[in-house]
Parts: sequence; structure tokens; C-alpha cells
Amino acid sequence: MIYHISEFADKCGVNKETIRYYERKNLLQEPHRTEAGYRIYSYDDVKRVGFIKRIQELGFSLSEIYKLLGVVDKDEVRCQDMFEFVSKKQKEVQKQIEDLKRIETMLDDLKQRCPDEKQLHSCPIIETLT
Amino acid sequence: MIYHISEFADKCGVNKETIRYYERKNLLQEPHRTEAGYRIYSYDDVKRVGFIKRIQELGFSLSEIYKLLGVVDKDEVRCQDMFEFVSKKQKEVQKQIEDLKRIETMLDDLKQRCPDEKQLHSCPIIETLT
DNA sequence: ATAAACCATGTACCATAGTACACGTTCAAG
DNA sequence: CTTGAACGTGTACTATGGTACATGGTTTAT
Repeated sequence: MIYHISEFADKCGVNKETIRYYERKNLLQEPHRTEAGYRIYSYDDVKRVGFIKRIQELGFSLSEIYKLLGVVDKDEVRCQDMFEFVSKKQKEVQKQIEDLKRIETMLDDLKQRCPDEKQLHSCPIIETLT
Repeated sequence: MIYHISEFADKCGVNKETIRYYERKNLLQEPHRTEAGYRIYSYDDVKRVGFIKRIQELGFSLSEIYKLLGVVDKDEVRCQDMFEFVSKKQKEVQKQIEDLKRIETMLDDLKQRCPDEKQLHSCPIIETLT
């Protein structure tokens, strides 16, 4: 199962320019090419882009993702200090979860103060949070 | 307790250009001015910027924050559809929490595979996640 | 009364994460 | 064997969220 760039981008749910962009940023290795120079992708590449998009949504920057992918690519250089990197990121993630839980509560309170389910007024919740 | 822009920005922990930027983006209302036109801020403004920065870190965009602040500002227009907006955002936040928990686990597993606490190799974890 | 420090406005610039476009080549169908 | 879709490269442009700077007015301390 191999794909050219358009089909590949479709399978990944991204624009094909994004694929070329990820290649420039080294998130995707140089793909194999046809005789004519057309890029060729495999299903593994689809999974890789899926991973990128998923953790990107969770607030990882592309350069952080590049670092993390060092593990997948077994790259000595990027794997240096991976333990520290992962530990630091984990702390961030834990804090983020705690904060999001508080935001969830805030949003809940905000909804509760919405008598006609259309308008919200004189809400002290956000001030409480500040 | 009133502040000019530099002291105000310091109290908020942001650059003073950021304050002017937030003003342009209507996240901060036009401040009062001195005779000479200098901006004047209060402690309430500090709390407001604090709120903005805090929920921004949690993945809210400035335009979402602008919308949310409609509640604080008791702005009829921005409060329209606030219930729907808040409900939608809440679902997003819940999903984000779930995803972050999975990422936390992934990071944990990643650390566990780090025998000398310095290097990580041949890790199938990320593939599991993809 | 003059320099330093601060403020104003406006515009330019930066990074991140793409997206679009121009221009040329290749492939596949009619 | 030509025409159109898909591909290649390179460069420009977009949005978001700022940051920096040029130019000029204001305030304060000496």
C-alpha cells in the first residue's frame, strides 16, 4: 500500500503543503521517490502524521514533537537528555490537567448562571478565578 | 492604587507592548488617561490581565477570551449564544483532559524505558499511541 | 533649563504553523 | 500525441500573538 502525496495527505487529513512543510521541518524523513521524483508514502507514514497531529492538538509544538520523534527514529542526538525532556514535559502536562479541571468547573458554573440558556449576566465567577 | 503602563505591565508580568496589543484587540477597554494622554490602570486591570494569561496558557485563543470576557463586561452582544459557546468549549476541555492523561501515561512509559536515565532507544510506545 | 526617564502613536518585524501560487515536468486517457 | 490532472521546486502570503523601533511629547530631578 503506497501513496503519492495527495492521497497521502487525504489519508492523514491534512493539506499536502503541510506534508511538504513537515518534511522541511524534518518531522518526516525524506520520502522514497519514483523515477520521476514523485514522493512515495507508506501506511507507517500515515500513522506518524496521525501521531504528530494528535499530540500537536495537546499543545506540543512541532519542535517538541521533532524531539520526541527521536525515540521512534532511534536518533542518538535527539535522544540525548530525553529523560529530562520527558520529565519536564510530564510536569507541564500534569499542571495543564489540573488547570483544565479548574477551567471545566468555571465553565460549568458559567452555564449554571444561565437562566434562559441564552444569556449570561453579572457573573462573579471569572472574578473569582482571577 | 493606580499605575502607568510600565508599572502596570510589570505587575501583570507582561511586556508593555502586550498591554497595548490587548487594547487594540479589545481585551482591555480603553483605559482612563491623564491630562497628557498617559494610560492609567487599576488593580482590577491587573486581575483581568492575570485571567487572560492564565486561560490563554490553557489553550484559549485571544478571540475566545474576548468572547468569555463579555460576561465580565456584561456585554449583550458578546453574551449572545454564550451558553452554546461555553458548552462547546467545555466538551473540548473534557476531551483535552482525557487526551492529556493518555499523554501523561505515554511520557511515563517513555521514562520507564530509560535504563540509565539518559538515553531512550527502541521504544514501541509511540507506535502504540499512533 | 536641560537631561534622563517615561509615555504616545504608528509601523515594522519576529516566530510558529501553515497555505497559496507561479512555473515547469510527468503521467494517463482519449 | 496532446491535454489535463497530479507532481516537482521555490517563493510569497496568511493568521496569531506578540516585540521592537522611530519619532515626538511629558515629567522629574539636578
